[in-house]
Amino acid sequence: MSENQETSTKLGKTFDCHEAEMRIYDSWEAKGAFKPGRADGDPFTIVLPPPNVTGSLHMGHALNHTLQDILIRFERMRGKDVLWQPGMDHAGIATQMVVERQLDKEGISRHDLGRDKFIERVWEWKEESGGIIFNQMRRLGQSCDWSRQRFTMDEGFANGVLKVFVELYKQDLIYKAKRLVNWDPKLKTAISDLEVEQKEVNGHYWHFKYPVDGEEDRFLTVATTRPETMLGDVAVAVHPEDERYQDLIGKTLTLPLVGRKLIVVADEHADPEKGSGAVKITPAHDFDDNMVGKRHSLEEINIFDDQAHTNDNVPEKYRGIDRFHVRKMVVADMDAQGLLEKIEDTVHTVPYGDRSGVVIEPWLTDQWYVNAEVLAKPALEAVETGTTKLVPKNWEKTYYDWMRNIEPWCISRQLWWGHQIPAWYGPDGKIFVCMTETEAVAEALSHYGEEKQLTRDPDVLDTWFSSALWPFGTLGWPDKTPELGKHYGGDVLVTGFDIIFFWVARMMMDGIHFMGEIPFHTVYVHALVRDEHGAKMSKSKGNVIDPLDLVNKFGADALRFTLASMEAQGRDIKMSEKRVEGYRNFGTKLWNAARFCDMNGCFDNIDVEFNPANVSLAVNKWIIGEMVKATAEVTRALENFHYNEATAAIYHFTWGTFCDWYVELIKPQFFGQDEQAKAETRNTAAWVMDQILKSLHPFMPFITEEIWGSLRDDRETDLIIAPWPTQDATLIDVLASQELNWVIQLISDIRTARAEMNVPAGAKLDLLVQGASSDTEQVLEVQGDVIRRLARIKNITSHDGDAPKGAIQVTVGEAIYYMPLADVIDITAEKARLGKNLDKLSKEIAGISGRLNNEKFMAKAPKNVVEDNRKNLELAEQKAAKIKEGISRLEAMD
RNA sequence: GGGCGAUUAGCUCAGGGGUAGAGCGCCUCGUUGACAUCGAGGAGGUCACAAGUUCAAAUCUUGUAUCGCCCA
Repeated sequence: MSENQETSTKLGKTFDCHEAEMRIYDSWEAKGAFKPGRADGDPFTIVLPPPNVTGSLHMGHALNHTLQDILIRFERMRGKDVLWQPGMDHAGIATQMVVERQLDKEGISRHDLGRDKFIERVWEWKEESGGIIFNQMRRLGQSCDWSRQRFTMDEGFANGVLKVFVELYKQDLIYKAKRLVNWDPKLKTAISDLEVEQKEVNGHYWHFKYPVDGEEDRFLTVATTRPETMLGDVAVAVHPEDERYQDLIGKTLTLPLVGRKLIVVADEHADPEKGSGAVKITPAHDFDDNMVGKRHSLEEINIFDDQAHTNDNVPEKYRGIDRFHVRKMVVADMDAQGLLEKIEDTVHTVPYGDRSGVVIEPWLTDQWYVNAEVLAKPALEAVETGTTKLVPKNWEKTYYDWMRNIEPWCISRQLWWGHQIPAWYGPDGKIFVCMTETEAVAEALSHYGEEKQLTRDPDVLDTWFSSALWPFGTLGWPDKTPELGKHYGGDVLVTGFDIIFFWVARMMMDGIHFMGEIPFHTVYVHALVRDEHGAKMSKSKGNVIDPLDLVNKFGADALRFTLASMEAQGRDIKMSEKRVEGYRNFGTKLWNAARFCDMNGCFDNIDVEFNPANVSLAVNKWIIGEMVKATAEVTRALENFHYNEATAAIYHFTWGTFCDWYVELIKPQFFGQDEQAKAETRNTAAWVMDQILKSLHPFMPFITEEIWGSLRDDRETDLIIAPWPTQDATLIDVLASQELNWVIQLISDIRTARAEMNVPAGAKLDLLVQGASSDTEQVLEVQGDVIRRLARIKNITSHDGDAPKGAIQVTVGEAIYYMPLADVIDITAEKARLGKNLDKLSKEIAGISGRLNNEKFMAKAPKNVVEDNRKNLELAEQKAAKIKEGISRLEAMD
């Protein structure tokens, strides 16, 4: 092949994602493409769920971020003033553990360093190693405004966190109380429900006999999975309607080993079906028992210290011992006294700390609480009234269930790394909650009338407490910044369902409370990414797929497109590398289509006046119409968060319509001499290519930007801010669409017949047309070149009279198309082929006529359905008749 | 125990009252002037089961089975 001018191209053989991705990304960033500030655009705002400062990008992030970036790029191209606000949270426990582990290697503890020095070390660690995830996000192509990135511990943001605390306190919405919390005895801090993992484990039910006071030899048997807690028992509960124990209610028992008197209370918590029906009550060490205790005003006896060793509230023998060892001692001693009735095997759930891996202890401590019930009310209403919508809608039920049964929110943590609670205590325990120590001192002075020593509460706030103000804190609140004015009251929050309670609900609460307005009108809840067998990815299972490995292997575009295409609402995603590979291939296909257009001069001497409404050739009218349909579908799908439908629409148009048909259909023109037609087609191809690049850009930003920039050097803007393509329905031409669909049908049918009859792919056949209408003849004339080329036909001629000898036949519409073979055809094979076609048609005809002969169908089915059936029947019968003719013709030849 | 969801081609999954779809895999053919990371063609499914509603059910209802996830 000679390298002439016609075959030169500005594009290389394939898209080199390794070379291009970071170059393109840096160029966008350098040009400020990610920044908001389009004065003429409506705001469109998304806050990035802040990843953990210790974190690195996993598949869940990749999905979550891709879905956001698609929306962001889509709306940016639609002309909105787009802000995608990135940042990180400080991850109290996780970060503190990372740094403590470092210290451990140096042989020191945080206590050796002291609080201030330790926090300095955390900051040092953060500067060096924190936030690697941001660079990983860049590799995904995320168009966040990095210049605005926030960290929950940054001074400004932290100030906002304290302000929220102080204000809520002054409004009596934050208080201090002694309640049961999930206590981690290893980390020695309260943790949230989210950080507790319920695990099913094999355990035992120990049945203990408690002697009834005043009745010799009478015992009440209780069963427990945690014998050691009996040292803190204060009562035994039985069901109020349990006939066995009516006489015992109100009486007392003596707690073995301890000697304490236990009261027998009637409470529905006791399940008559379970064990003996009597249950021991330890209000200080069990959440259910605590409720029972509250109902019956029982004493709460705390038997553990902060590392779950027994304290002085137990008999001397058992003091200062680890909980699991105490368990053994209690069981042995009960047994020795003949009070151990039996031991049963059981499977029960045990709470484990997800960071420490140790069993969590319900423990009574002084903690700070938010009165979440009050804050939840308007947040609940916002969803009930539809001001904020959850998509898919079924998550609203989950949200309601939680919000309607909301518990006080424990916000204090016994850590050093975090926002230290702005509460100071006077010598008498009087609390002063202020923004600064200076203010606290001043308040104390006016309270006491003299200067007193104040001590600050050593605890810090739950990380979620700070991320709850993410939607406004990141915009500069409490300062009234212009960004806050324009971008608060954001648009969409994209998140996984696992943090609806811990984060979404709390942002709703704080947002409405402090800003008087919801933080977002839509919460899009997406799926979980699983491995290809459907198992949750986890480090311990070793089935984690690193998204960056896939980026390295197939490019960011391919990974993004895969994630979007698998994001169907309400279903989990099973990640498979094959799929990513397939979409990498799709990128290559697009690349080559662009090369083809370029080689044929589509991007030289561009007609800047080109108007797709004015094209004259049917093939061009058709592809323009199909393009508009595809773009409209992408747009509609994205507006409704149907990511999989959006990707399917652009994929099928690009590959199945543009590459498979349009490019093939226009080749005769490009290789022919009609310069006027060629010019129109070049312009059309260039126009369509631009529309494809635009429609595809939110999903595959890199390759589309690279093609966009390479093909022409007169682009007004980068693709990232180019206007979203037209969806002007008047560009859809019905006649052109019919004509091209007919051409495609004819070519496909001929190809099928050839392949089934084993006609060599290279052989060119004649096409004899019988019974064509004048319309069809005209189309055959106009489209003759492409039909000959794509169906491998030598000549197209009309044919009258008897069927030609030794020919295979296809039927499209009203005409029959014969293709005589040079050699005698295999009559048996052709008969079998036609017979198979006829079978199919017969089934269809039977089905349709059955319906049309059904009176009820005719009476009740909508008119258009009946009409469609009639039309289909007619077409099928017409075709069947022609095939029958063909079969009998062949039979006559036998 | 309660709630949510799933069950559709060999695999992974879309679809959602009016003739069953995609990608991958498989089979046949093909180096036709964008592309073998490709092209042309093909095989393959009583849409888990049962009953009901309907002119019409893969789709709606109810129940059953199996499997997930969340909560207690």
